[in-house]
Amino acid sequence: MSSGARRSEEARRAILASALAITGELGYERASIEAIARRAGSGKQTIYRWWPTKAAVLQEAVEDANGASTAFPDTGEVVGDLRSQMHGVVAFFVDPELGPVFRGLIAAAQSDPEVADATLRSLFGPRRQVAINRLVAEQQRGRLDPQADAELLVDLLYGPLYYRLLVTRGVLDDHYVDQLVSAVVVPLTR
Amino acid sequence: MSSGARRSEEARRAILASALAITGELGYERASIEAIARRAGSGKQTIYRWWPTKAAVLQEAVEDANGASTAFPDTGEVVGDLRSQMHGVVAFFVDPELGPVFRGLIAAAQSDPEVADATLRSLFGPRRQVAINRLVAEQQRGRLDPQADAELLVDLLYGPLYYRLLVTRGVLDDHYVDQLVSAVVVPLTR
Amino acid sequence: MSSGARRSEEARRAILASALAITGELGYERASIEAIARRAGSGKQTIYRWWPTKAAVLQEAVEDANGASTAFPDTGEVVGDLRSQMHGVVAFFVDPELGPVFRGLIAAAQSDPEVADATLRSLFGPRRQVAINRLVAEQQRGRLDPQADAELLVDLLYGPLYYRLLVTRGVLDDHYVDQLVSAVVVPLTR
Amino acid sequence: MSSGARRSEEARRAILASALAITGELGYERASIEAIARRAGSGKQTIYRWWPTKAAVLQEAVEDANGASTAFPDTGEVVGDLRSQMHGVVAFFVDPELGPVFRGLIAAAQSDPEVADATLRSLFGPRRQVAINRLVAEQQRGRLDPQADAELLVDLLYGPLYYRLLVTRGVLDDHYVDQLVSAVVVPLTR
DNA sequence: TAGTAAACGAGACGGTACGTCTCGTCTTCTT
DNA sequence: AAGAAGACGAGACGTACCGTCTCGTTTACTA
Repeated sequence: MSSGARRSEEARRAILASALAITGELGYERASIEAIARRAGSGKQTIYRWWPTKAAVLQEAVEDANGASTAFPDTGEVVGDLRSQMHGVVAFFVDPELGPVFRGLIAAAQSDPEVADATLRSLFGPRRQVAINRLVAEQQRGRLDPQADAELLVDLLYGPLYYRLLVTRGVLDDHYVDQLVSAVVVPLTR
Repeated sequence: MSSGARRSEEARRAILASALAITGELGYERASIEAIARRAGSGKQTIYRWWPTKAAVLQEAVEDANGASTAFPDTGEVVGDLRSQMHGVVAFFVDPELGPVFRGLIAAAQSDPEVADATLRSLFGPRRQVAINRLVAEQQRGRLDPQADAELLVDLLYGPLYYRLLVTRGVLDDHYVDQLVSAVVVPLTR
Repeated sequence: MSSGARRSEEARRAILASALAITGELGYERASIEAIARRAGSGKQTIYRWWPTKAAVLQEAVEDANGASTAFPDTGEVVGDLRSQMHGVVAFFVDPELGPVFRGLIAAAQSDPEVADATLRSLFGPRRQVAINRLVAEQQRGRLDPQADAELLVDLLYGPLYYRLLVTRGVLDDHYVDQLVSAVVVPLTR
Repeated sequence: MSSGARRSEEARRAILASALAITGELGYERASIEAIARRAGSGKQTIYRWWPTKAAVLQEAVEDANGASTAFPDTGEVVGDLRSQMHGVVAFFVDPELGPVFRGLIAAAQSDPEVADATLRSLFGPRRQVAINRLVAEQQRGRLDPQADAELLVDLLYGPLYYRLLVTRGVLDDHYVDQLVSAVVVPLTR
């Protein structure tokens, strides 16, 4: 039924790799589509054909580099599991290639609602949602105070992470995560 | 000794007003210096003479529009005072002219360390610091659990605000602030 | 016995018709190979397989549309015969579909020597040559001044036609042809 | 009353020189505005600010290189004066830099009526007109057959020149001009 | 009351990147 | 094998802004 040349997986991979590398080196703003195409050895049109914006390229690059990261570990021990997931998030935030991409995508989202929707839907929302789900499940199992508002708890856990990443540029490490979890979740466990 | 014309206060005001208006209408990204100068009826050089970047113009515009906002109310009742200050922060975040400017400045800070330093120093840092100071003072007065880490507490209060502003675009209102304060600070008061 | 598909006469005809139509409508420059293929319902490769350039396509289209036009009428009366041939040339020049093609081919020839050679060889040269031949024959029969330079005479007859077509865009009709012939050839006849 | 920076004569000259050089080397078609700007060391916008099209740049370059050429010599001897003017025209046609420009402008005129109008008005028309004027004056002085149509005579003189330049690419030199003048004008002088 | 020097509006300049278009080639599937 | 379809690398198109640099003009201090 269909016919014609198919999308080149080779070109796709070269473009995503180039986009990540240039954003890591020069930052999101200075990573122009021209430069990404140049380094990838591709034509600009090949980028515009498959992605609407630079943000979309980088979002796909992150998803490719980080496929299964939405998984939430379940050892039966919620505090440890939360710490594990958040350690993973922090690892991405401080990754020298992915960190600038995350920060750039959030920056772009401030001026472009489509970027905001897309990144929230595919990058930031799912991680948040699995955490919420796990906390609710924990409440149903009677191991977490049922009075607590799970969404608020997750805001209290993730909010400070993004706050440090984007605003205060304070230390972001596993110890900080452990402090957060200890302050927010531990008092509510049974 | 010196002579010649002095800086025109009229031009300065026209430029700051134009910058705020255009950023409110078109967003931070599309608010070019050309457009700001055009609307202000000024030459581009007049902007470049007095400000190094678009971010610096907007930062000054915000400070002008919002001079005394660093003040932290002190009624002797810390929970209420915290709520008051945070209500003020939320009011700026949701202001139709200032909100986009805050978000734009944080976005610009992700690609430009000078913007990051300047905005943190003059806009975001001071509000954070007065809150920390007040919490420490409250601990010294014995009205707040002395074990608590005041910096962490402030992260728990402000982090979720920025998280909603920049990432999840969830509801940002006084009720949410009250929830935060109730969950984070109230359990530690004596 | 033979194997493989043969050249599709159907595709060839669709391409030549599309090329003529688009050149007539949009002019030579805007008649891109992409557009010709699109309108013909053919693939671009089918054009590139059989013709080296857009000019070659159009040249073949003109030849197809105008096969036997090199014929020079011979009624024994040279002045009338010249007029007849030149009326035919003018008819092509002012044809709404072929005129733009002629002008476009001459335009393309200015930047591409291969187009210049090919069009001169197959389109413009032969008409010129039969006229020269006839004039020489006429001299040999003693009906035309043998001192006259036949090539120069043909330049004097055709030059003004192309000059009006390409440069001055003055009136090009049978009356003008008759004036030319009367001024150039008639005084030399016996 | 007026204000602002003035047009840079230096940039203008660099652009015109670059345009002539590149057209001479690569031909009209391949002389892109990007390449002209690159070689001139100017920005593209500086070209687009002052000229609507590549053709307009080259037309001005020709006029600059060839300011007073519309002058028609008047020694009182019309045949010699015609030869002089036409020798000048031929000199431009065969100039290695200007020749390709003339041919390119005429080529562009075939697809763009504005180019056709502009070049006819400023480059090709005036030369034609002074020749017509001179022939008419000569008729009024009684030194040229008053029956002759001056416009037709000029077509007979110039037409073959353009015909050779654009179509047959035959020899274009002073001798050919002299033949033309001898065949067309001399028989009509008194 | 001049003279003078800096700030002003205006806008041209050399650049970079934008997103689109077409080129001529290459690849895939269909006939 | 030839064709329709269409992706690919390449690169020019014309536009928007960048930050710098003249231009006259206006303003306000100095002599």
